[in-house]
Amino acid sequence: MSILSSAVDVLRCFSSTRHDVTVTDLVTLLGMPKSNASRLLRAMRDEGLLETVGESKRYRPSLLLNQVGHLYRFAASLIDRADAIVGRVSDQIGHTGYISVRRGNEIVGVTAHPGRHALRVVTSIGDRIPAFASSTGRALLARLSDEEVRALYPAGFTPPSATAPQDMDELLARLAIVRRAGFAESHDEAVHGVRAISVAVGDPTTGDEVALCLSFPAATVEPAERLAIIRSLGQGAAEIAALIQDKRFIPLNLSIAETAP
Amino acid sequence: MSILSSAVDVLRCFSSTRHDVTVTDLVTLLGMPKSNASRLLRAMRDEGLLETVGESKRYRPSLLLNQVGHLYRFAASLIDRADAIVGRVSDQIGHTGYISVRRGNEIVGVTAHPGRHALRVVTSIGDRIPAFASSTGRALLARLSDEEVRALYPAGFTPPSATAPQDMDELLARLAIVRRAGFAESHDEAVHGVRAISVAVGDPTTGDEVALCLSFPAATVEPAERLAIIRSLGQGAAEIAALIQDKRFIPLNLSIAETAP
DNA sequence: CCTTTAAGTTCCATTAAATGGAACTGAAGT
DNA sequence: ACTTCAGTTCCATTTAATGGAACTTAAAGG
Repeated sequence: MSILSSAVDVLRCFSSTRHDVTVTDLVTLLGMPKSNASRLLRAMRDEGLLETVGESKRYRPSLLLNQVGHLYRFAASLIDRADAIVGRVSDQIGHTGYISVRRGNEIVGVTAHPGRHALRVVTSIGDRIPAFASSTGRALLARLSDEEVRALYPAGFTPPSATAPQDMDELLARLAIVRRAGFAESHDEAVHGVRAISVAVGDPTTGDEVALCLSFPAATVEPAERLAIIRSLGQGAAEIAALIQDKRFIPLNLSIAETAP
Repeated sequence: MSILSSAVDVLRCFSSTRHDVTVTDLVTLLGMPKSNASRLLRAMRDEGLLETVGESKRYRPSLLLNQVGHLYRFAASLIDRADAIVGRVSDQIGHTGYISVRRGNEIVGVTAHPGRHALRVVTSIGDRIPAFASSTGRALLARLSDEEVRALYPAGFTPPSATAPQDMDELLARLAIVRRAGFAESHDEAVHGVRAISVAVGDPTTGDEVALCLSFPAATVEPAERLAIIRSLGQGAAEIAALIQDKRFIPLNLSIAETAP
C-alpha cells in the first residue's frame, strides 16, 4: 500500500469528536505498527499536512488543509451559490439553514447558517446521515430514477423512526411526491420535534448536486411561515438552476405544498 | 522524494485563483514528468484527496479535505473562540472583522465576517500578507522580543507603502507602542483608504497565537466609533486571555488609544 | 527515590512502491 | 486525413515504505 493511502486514513480519523490524534490512536484505530504510525505522523507534519499541538505529541490538521479545504466551496461553485441562497433565506426567516451533498446513500452537511431563535436546530458540518431518512436526502434522491435509488440500497434499509420511510416502496412513493412538489419535507425523522424542508439543484457541467435545506422546531412554525420557507428556497434554487441550466431541476408546485400538512 | 511530498505540492498549487488543476498544470507548475503527474492525480483521487470535476480531466480538492480543513478551527480552539468574539464585534459595529495567524513573517487570514455597510472591506481567506505591514501582523509580532523580530527579517524588508514601517528601527518603535497600547493600528498600508485595528492573544498550552482584527474605510469612522472598536476588541481578547491564562497578553491602555490619531 | 509500565522513536534487512523516459492512445483543430 | 497537444501506460531502475525488535523517554506506583 502507498503511504498516500495511509495518510488519507489518518485524515479520516479526524472528526467532530476527534480533533487531534497521537501515535497510539493510530495504532488502535488503524491497526498499524507503531513504528509506522510514528514515522507517518512525523512525515505528514514535515510535509505540512499536520501540525503538532504545542509541545505535545498530539497532531491536528494543518492550516494548509484548512485553506485547501476552504477552496472546495469555490471549486464546487454550485456550493457557493447555494450557500448564498440558504444564507439569505436563513437570515430572512431566522431558522437554521444548511446545504448538503450526497455521497452514495449518505448525506454530508457542507455549510450551515445557525438560526437566530433561542430554540434553533444545530447542525454539524461533516456528519453523515442516511439519505433516505432526511429531507435533504430525499430531495437529492428524487433527482435519480427509481432504479438508481434501488441500486443504492441493495440490502434495503432500517428506518430510524416511525415517520421515516419504512421500506423501499414507501421511499419511492415519497420520492414521487417530491418530484411533483419540487421540495422534500421531513418531520421527526432524525431528531424529534424538528421539521425540515429541502430543495435540490445540480450543475450539469460538473455533475455536482446539492440540497438547500431549512430546519426548524415543528412547534414554532405556522403554516404560513412554512409556505414562505418553501417559496423562498424554491425560488432561490430556481435562480441557480436557471443560471447553470440544470435541466433536471424540479420547479416548485405550490398547490401541493398548500394541501400537504 | 516521498509521494507524500508530491501530493502536498499538488495541494499547494490550489489557491483562490486556481480552484482546479490538470496534468499539464502540474508539469508546468512543479516541473514533474507528466507520467508522474498523471498517476499522482489519479492516485490522489482514488484515495479521496481530490475529486474530478464532472467528466473532465480537471481535479479539485475533495469533500474530505473540506471536512478535515473545517476541523482546524476546532482543533485550534483558540481560533474558534477568537472567531466568536470578532463575529460579535463585527455584528455590533457593522464593519468587516477577521482573525489571522502568523506563519513566519507572513500573516494568513483564517476566518472572516463581512461587514454590513455598502462600503466594506473584503478580505480573502488564505491569502498571505507581510506581517510587518499590517495591524494584525504587528499585533502578533509585538508578542515577540525585538531579537525574535529581527531574526524573522534577516535581509530586512521592503515597505509596500509610505505609512508602513520603512525599516527595522521604525518597525521596532511601532511594536513598542503596540506593547504599551495593547492594540495595533494600520492606515493606508495594504489598501488605500482602509484602516484596521488588531489585538493578539495566545494559548500557552498549544502555542497558538491569533490576531483579532476589525477593518473599515478610514473616511466613515468617527473617533468615537474607533474607540468603541478598540474597546470591544480589547475586552473580547481579554476575556479569552483570562480564560486560557495567556500570560503574555497585553491589556488595553485606553489613554494611549485616545491620544493617538 | 527507585521501579514499573506505557508511549514514542530509531534501526535494519526485506519488500514494495515511485520514478522517468519512451511508446502509445485519444481528442481537437486544420 | 493529417497534425498537434494532452493524457495514459509500460518497463527496468531506483528509491522509499514496512514491521519486528531494540532502544529512549515520560508518566504512574510503591
